[in-house]
Amino acid sequence: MPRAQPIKAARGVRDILPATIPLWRQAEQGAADVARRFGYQEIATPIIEQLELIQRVGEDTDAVAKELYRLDKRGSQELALRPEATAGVVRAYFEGGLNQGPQPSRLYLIGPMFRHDKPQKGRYRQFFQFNVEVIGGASSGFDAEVIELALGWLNEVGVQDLRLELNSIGDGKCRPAYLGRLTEYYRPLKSSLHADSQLRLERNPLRLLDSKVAQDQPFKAGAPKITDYLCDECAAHWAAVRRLLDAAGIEYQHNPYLVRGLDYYTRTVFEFYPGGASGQQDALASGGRYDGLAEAEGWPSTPGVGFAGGLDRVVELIAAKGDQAAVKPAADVLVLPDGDFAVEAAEVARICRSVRSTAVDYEPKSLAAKMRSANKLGVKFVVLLTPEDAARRSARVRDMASGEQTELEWVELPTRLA
RNA sequence: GUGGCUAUAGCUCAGCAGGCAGAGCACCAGAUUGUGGAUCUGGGUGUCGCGGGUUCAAAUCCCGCUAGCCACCCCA
Repeated sequence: MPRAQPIKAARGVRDILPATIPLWRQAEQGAADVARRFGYQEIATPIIEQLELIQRVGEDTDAVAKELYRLDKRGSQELALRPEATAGVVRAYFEGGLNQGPQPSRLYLIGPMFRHDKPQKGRYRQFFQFNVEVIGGASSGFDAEVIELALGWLNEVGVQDLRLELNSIGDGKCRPAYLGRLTEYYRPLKSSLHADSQLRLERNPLRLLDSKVAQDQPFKAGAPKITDYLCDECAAHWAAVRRLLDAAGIEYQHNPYLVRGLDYYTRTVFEFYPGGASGQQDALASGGRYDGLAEAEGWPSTPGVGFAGGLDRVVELIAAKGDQAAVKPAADVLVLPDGDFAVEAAEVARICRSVRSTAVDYEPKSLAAKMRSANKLGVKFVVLLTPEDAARRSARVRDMASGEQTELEWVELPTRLA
């Protein structure tokens, strides 16, 4: 009989094992702490949404067009796993009546997102994001605030060496004219562009700017920059955001090629990268303003700005720095019955648990073997039970650090172990 | 989605001009006189990722598949 293949994890997803849980806690706690410090409230939305919501807000993105996890249709609704959080948060903002409360709503969310991408380091099919959204606020102050919050989070969790890239992509008033100029510039060069970029020229010229294909690079420098074509309102907003960042002492680089491919994105866009790295899948956080999103979802036009931070990548950075917290033992106390009396051992453990975390070694191994594993577990105390001890409701407590061993009554255990 | 590299014990890996499956660590048992750490002794715990092919003979050569890593694309 051939043995069956063991069933492994699905492709591109991974387990977070006990040893790395502290790192995740650190990243999540840091996120929650900083968000609360800025006056943001936590929100949790479902990881499934109606397909239409997701498609409305991302039709032209790879995340939706190619990488979406669509669920089998059950009943009348078509559903999909969320590839990002903002669409759902904006939906919840209206459905939950947050639009009726004081404006803006400052919200944060921590949770898993799903994209059917090709797995690689720092890129997983289920990955975790820290999302921050300000909904119902149009002022430039909010743009600067979420940038400061993102930076605060990264610093809080120990990521110091960062590069912040910033740009403005205008709005529905000024962007069309700019796109016209951009297309005019690229049209004569079309045959020299990469095939994908030729397609972009027709469908989404803005994306020509963030093409990373080597073939397209020479033409970027001569391309018109959108920040030179902003309308008065967008120009004022752009200047205000930069002024606020300067005043906050936050350094940034203006990257005129930083864009978002979707129409509902407006004005501010930004991305945080780790300082030294030059890789491609290493954006730690990215965000921007999305004044057209609510409307795209069919709700009243409402401004918003926010960012998404990558927990997986931040955790990897923390881990790489190597300042790993000592792995805490699972239990402080281990009860070792020297013989077959699980009932008494369990009762002793119950008593010990009133003061310390306690586990029991029920396996029929030699006492030496049990002591070995007690040592490996790193427990502080071992409570030894011989058959005679069990009969007279006494036990021997051994302090593993000093090797000191004392015999006492079960009722005295809490005092001795406390 | 495209290309390259990789897959042998629990872990890290060696073995590859085809000829009995190995090391270190880990693990298990024992000794050190009743119960751990240090030391010593003994133990291999394996469908060589999966499926086919070539061959007297395949971990080793060929093909396919799957998974991981790296780069591209893209993104957190």
